[in-house]
Amino acid sequence: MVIDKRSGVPVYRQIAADIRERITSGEYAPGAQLPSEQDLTATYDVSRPTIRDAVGLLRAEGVVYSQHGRGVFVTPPRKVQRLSRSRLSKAARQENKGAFLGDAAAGGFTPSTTVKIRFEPADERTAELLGIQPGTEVTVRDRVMRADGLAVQLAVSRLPREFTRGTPIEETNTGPGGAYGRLEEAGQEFAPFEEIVRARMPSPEEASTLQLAEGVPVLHVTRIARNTNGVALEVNDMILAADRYELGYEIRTD
Amino acid sequence: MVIDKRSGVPVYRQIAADIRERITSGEYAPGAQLPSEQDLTATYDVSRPTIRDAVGLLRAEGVVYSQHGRGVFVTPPRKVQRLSRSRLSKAARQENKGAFLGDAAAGGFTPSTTVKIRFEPADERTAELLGIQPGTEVTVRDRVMRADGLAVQLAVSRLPREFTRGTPIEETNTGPGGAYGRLEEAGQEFAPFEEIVRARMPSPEEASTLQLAEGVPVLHVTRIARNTNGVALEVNDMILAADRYELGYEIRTD
DNA sequence: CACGTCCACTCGTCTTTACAAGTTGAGACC
DNA sequence: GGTCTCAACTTGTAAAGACGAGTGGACGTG
Repeated sequence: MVIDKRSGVPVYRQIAADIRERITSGEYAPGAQLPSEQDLTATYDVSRPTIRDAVGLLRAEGVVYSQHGRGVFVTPPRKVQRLSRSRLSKAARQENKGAFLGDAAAGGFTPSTTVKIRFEPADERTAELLGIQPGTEVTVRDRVMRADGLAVQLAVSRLPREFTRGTPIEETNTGPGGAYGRLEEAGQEFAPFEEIVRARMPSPEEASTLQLAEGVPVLHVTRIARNTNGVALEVNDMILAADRYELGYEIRTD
Repeated sequence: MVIDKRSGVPVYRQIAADIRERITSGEYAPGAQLPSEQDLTATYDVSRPTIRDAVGLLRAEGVVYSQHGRGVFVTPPRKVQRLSRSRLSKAARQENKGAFLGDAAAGGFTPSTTVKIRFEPADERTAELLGIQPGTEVTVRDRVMRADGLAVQLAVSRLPREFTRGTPIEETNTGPGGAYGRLEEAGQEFAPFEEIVRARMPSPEEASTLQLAEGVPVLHVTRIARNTNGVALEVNDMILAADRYELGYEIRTD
């Protein structure tokens, strides 16, 4: 084999590199099953924990995934969905019922959403982002978006309650055009949105609700909506599975 | 202890959850050292491999990191740098020497860059993105950006060679305003840039050159620059450490 | 007091062994 | 032919032991 036990490089890393190489070279095709751990101990002449360490590395990289009782498989490339953020335009909003439902129509899946509404005092971060005093009451819309029953996106939206009182924003169903539509009806005029994009590994809760495979990070998008006076109306934190979504932005050069 | 060996939940996950809880509760402060594996085997009354499985989980989540011979430590929150993409505007370009150098001035670190230039036939993906025939010669600018000596960003930029021939874009130093400045001098007028943002776990090479800790994903940004006729001039793939960068976008609603 | 050695402590790697739990197909049975 | 059981696979979890290697402080020596 290609393994040199006296090279200083840990054996399990050498094995991982070898398997990774066989995957990229096509010897192990996407979706194909790897040899069993038993077989691998034989071919590399090491113990099973060492094999498991090697496979564990590849799993953490998202290169393979394993199924209890079945085997280890090469992660096939995911068909990712592009979220074009320019669709947040006023025109698009008037056509669609909401951002997610618009995506569903484009992506060809059956959407469903669970919404939980609550009211709470603004924490430090929320206050900072909304430019209000900590403790000010905010309306929180906590949403789980599902595509064909599978949770694919989490979103928590916070608005100072003064902007939502007496509007359908405090209801489960905000009506056509979503919360933004209601804010516009109330006379608000939107300044350009600001979006901040981060990536990190999911928390265990996120991993289970989004049913993430090991080695799959999440995209964390924070959107801040302001009116033309610079007053923040909403801060929306979205969590997306990175193997299912990519974000498209347009940057004007003028 | 809080560990129930007959609960069905694997012991190492219970331990990981307990430690994670103690971290979020503040019992183990950011940067603080965890008890040694030896101590943990005693407090939880399990074997060392089980403890290592638990700590390995937390490491994969990026919650803790370990140093050989020293101990395991709670990952302190990183001070992340905001990359405001609107800075790609023409005006900003005329002021700054280049995007990265502008960031350096804002971030207060000493920047350095290594550039490798090569020419190669366009592969499938590049041709698709640039809207050219596969095999067409492209100029490749392969850059490693460093902040205070530490590699923080990788960028590979590809341009159809017809746009770069005879210009400083084929040199290491492109001059003031960067490659975009040269293209404008050649009479190109830019349409809005398109950027596609993805996140994934790093390849081993990326992890080592960017010196990424375990459990840190990378942001993969693909920028496509087109002229006002819709002809693609450049496709730029950037790899950023997700614990050091966040991306800021502005979305116009008009 | 300064320096260097050494030792104790840390995590990293690897082996051997055992059992549990999920999956699948062969083969017996109805 | 259809169904059920079971055995033989798979990976998951856990233990105990051993040695290696990096770190840093105690301690002795000069």
